[in-house]
Amino acid sequence: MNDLAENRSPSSSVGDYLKAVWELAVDSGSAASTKSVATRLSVSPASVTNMFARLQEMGLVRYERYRGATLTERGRKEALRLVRRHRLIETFLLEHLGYDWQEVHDEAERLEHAVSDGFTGRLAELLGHPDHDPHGDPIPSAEGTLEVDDSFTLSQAVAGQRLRISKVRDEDAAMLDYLGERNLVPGRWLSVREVRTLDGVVIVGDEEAEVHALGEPLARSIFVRNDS
Amino acid sequence: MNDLAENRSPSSSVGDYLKAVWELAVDSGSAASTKSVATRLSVSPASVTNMFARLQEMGLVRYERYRGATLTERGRKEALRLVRRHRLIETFLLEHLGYDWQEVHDEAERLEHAVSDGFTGRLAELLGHPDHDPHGDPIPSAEGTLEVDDSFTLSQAVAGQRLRISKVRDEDAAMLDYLGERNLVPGRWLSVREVRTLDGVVIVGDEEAEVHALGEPLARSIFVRNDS
DNA sequence: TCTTGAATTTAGCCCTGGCTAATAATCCTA
DNA sequence: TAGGATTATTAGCCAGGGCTAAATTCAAGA
Repeated sequence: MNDLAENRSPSSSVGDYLKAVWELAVDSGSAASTKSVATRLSVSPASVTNMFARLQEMGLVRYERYRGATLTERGRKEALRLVRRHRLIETFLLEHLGYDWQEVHDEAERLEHAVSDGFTGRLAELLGHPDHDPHGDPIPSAEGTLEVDDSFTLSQAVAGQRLRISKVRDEDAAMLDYLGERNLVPGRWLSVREVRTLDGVVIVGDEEAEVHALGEPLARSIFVRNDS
Repeated sequence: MNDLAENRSPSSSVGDYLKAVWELAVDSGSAASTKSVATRLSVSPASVTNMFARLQEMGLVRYERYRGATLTERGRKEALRLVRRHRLIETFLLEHLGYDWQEVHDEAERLEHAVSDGFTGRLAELLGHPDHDPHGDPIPSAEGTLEVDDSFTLSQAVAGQRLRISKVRDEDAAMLDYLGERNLVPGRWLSVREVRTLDGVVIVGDEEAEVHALGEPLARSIFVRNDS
């Protein structure tokens, strides 16, 4: 029994769960809850419980009933492998196939499960080994290391700061669309005019002296950094 | 019941069966037998019987017990869609990612199930709408039409003929390897010196006046045409 | 026509990964 | 600290796609 437990490349479902746990851990710091993963993957909580148990069997997560799951080292490696593929593919779709900003996510989501490491390597080469994808997210190295991220959202900025957009959330196509049109993309500089605690609106000026009033959801989708 | 019977994009397994039936029909002219499909997909005959019944349900094949399956119009369309993807992807891997002749098949086999029609279209554009893949196989149009093929294998050639290689079988990497090294690739001209019925060996001369003695398996893997 | 071996199908089972409904923990708040 | 509300888990079910073993059909030669 358990003959093949150790070395098979995970199914695409397993990969999706690992990525979800990884992403949730990144911006919560703690274990991924059943519900959060269920929501993210549009799946019932019961399915998540079930999968957590199986991932544990496979040695990909540590899981404690009622307490959520965290990735093991192997799980993290696997998740990063997928993230790397995803971000490289997004870059390719945008730069070589003429996709728009908003379209790349879904296509990459499917492709990342189908490509081999060999493909990934050659793609990275074709693209000139980029270290960030089009949304500004860092691309993990083939060895599984990832740049530390000291960026924060515009909501957390302070009036008067001069900041550079480091990345934007890539989950909502409509927002990407809006931001893309106004050229609020990674690399651009912003000066923060006002951060209104009252309603969460952030007012910024951009490089062309355009002024943008951004509601809380948008402000939370734009990540910035002090310099670099 | 049968709520979703009509418009869902087939799973990758279903696609593999459709392609197998299509390929077998192409070079046998008649219905695909359970065994032939089982062999081609490395699957048990029982699984094939099972799938034939389901494909019939889905309206993708006509199936009669003990008699094999043939594609319906819808099944053929679907199969050609996959073939088109497969051949475009192979072309891309070779031309843009530096893959070798022998490597492209397996990678394409996985990718063809993950890409969208949109991707396929843009890829075709990037490649300049090629009409043949690197092995010489014609690429079906987006509308599902396919060039008629009047080529035949070297085994069926006659001494004295001057022929052009139209395509080579892409299933066996070792053979592709061998042929690639000797530059016996689509587009090259050959003159047939001898076709020995005794042992199936075919002797040909190529454009550089090199002479090749090809055993039956190799001779059957090389397709040629009179002119064009 | 009968026999027999190959091809096929049937029966019954397995695993993955979904789901709902019912039950149990946990947490938060009065 | 005791409920409720929320979150998780369990139990039991389903469909897709595999498999093996046993039974059946077909076809071909004696």
